[in-house]
Amino acid sequence: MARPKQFDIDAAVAAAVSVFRDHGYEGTSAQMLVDAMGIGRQSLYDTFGDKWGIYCAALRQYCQQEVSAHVTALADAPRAINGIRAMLERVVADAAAGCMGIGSVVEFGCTRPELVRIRDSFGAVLAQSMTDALHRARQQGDLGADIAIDPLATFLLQTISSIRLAARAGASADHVAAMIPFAMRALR
Amino acid sequence: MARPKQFDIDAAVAAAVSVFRDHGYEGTSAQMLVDAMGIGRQSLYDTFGDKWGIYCAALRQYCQQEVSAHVTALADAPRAINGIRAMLERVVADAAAGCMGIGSVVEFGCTRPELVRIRDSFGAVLAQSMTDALHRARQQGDLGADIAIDPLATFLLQTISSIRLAARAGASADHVAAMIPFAMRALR
DNA sequence: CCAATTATGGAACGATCGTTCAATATAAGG
DNA sequence: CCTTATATTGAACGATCGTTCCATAATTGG
Repeated sequence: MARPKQFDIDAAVAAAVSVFRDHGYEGTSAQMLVDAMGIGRQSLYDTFGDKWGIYCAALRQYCQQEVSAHVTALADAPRAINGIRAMLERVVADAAAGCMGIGSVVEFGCTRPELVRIRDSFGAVLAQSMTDALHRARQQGDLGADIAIDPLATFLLQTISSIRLAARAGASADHVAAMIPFAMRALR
Repeated sequence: MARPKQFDIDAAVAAAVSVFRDHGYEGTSAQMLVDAMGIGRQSLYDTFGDKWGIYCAALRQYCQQEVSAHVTALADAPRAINGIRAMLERVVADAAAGCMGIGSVVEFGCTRPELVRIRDSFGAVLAQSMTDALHRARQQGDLGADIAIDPLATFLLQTISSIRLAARAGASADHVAAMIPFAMRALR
């Protein structure tokens, strides 16, 4: 019935992600998004409504990809404890780029229900995957008997944020990698 | 020779801090600062130069007070391990408000030398205070013999950021307080 | 081929951005 | 008291903000 879109929405959102993770929401202008996404301003507003809509779409895509990568690392290792370590090592490996999840938390806190909903839904998936891994670790004899799984899962996931924050603050890869043994020590 | 300032600069900067820690740099307008600081726009620009000057002054005051509070907690306890715990508990206690240090890291990374200089100089003081505490802990028999002090100091200081980030993301005080035992476990 | 519908690109909107100008008020030194 | 210098106040600056209007191009169903 009508002309189809000439651009790939996912690719455009991916471009928006790379801008937002570097400059945050307020630090990103509509012009920056137009330039980065390579589409016309009107197409942008027709597709996403407004700048906030682009931000939410970007956060969704970012969380989706990030959680998926974490879950893969956690689930792929036969030995769960190795999966956890692999997850943390991956975070160290690409900690150079800013994290949009942390960015949205720092910039908006819990003041925007829409953001809270996005973060919490993906966070629940990730937390479930982590507790699964810890249960497997327990079965495999890699988890101290006196350690509660839920708080430990929280602690390990927060370590991800820790690593990314340190890297954003200028810490070298070696420096942040040195945090992994301390996190892993919490399992013993 | 001339008319003295009618406002307290430190108090004005403190007001700026409370705005910046909630809204970040880009999310804060000059009008918001005028309203919060309770001084005229021109006085503001005469005193601080521009918005960036206010931000730097605010970050300096914030880091100063925050580091001072941490160092006090660390140094006051006769048993160093208790000082470390006290430091973390204080962070949990007022984690509701945003952290301007984290805010500046997330918003600007290492792209602004002036910010890096401020953060690093205060960070060095804090790190020194923490390594001192760990040396005392070792003397007092509270630190595992096989643990290197420098990486552990880094890890414990990053735990502060972890706690604040989790709180900003909506975690309850109980929830974040549950992280403290895991951090303290790293000493054993 | 025509009609209908949507995408696209450019110009422009009012609002707000950070910043400055000009005028007045207020203080201290001679 | 008078001069000088700074603080204060309010209006205004050009630039950029996010957003929309408008005209045109392009594509599909009938």
